Amino acid sequence: MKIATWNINGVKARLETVKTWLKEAQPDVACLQEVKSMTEAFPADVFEDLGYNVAVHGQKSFNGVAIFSKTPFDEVIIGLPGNEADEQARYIEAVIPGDKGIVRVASIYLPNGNPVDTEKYPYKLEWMSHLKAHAETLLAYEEPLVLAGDYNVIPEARDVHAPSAWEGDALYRPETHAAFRAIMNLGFTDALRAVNAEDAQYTFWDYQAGAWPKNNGIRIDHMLLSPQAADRLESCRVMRETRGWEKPSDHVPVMIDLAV
DNA sequence: ATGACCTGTTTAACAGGA
Repeated sequence: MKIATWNINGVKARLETVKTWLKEAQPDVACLQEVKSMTEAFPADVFEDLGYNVAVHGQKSFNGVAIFSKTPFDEVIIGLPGNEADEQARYIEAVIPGDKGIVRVASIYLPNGNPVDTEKYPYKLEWMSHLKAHAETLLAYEEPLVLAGDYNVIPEARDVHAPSAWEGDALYRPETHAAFRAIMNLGFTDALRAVNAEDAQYTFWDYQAGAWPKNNGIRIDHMLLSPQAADRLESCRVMRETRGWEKPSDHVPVMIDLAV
């Protein structure tokens, strides 16, 4: 089963780009972030026409996450359990049947956290703490589990073009790294790093200042695998070529193949 | 060149992103 994650930066602006990608890459499951659409306004029919079942957790203007699946969902959970007071649409989870059993998949849009001297940074750390608590619950199910999304976390120096330029940034601060490691240390595998140890495996390039032609990127889109998913991992690829397409998102998809 | 963008919104400048 091919499972992908992609921050599309607006479903309306990216309609043709996402359709092209779905037709070419043929993911069985696609986790999208920053759809920037209310649930009711989401163009689900466009993707249903391509053979997908569509689950959306949207809001007006900003944020918003979705999961597409070729197979009907067994279950959909809207919002991060245990964080019901959160007004921002940043989490959706679904259980999807595969050939050999189910897989549980979440589409996550973790807060950016900048500027760090505002309430945005504690909000990010608090959100990560809620995610950790829920991840711990899910790991106890001992299922193939994929926590996919835009984490807004640069894990290591090899994941950023100019580490010194990111010191103090919410994506790269020690507190951010500590919170991310606390989640990883529950027992997750970073799918990309399970198959590729090279540096510069970027998933985001700013639209500004020629970041893409200069390859000034960062790796912030991740697929975290439970042990039962990691044991079934067959491949993981960053779909870098999509950043060169017409009307690109500033992020590119990451796609895994799981034997489920 | 210390330059350079993109999206959504109460369609004219903002806010937000990373």
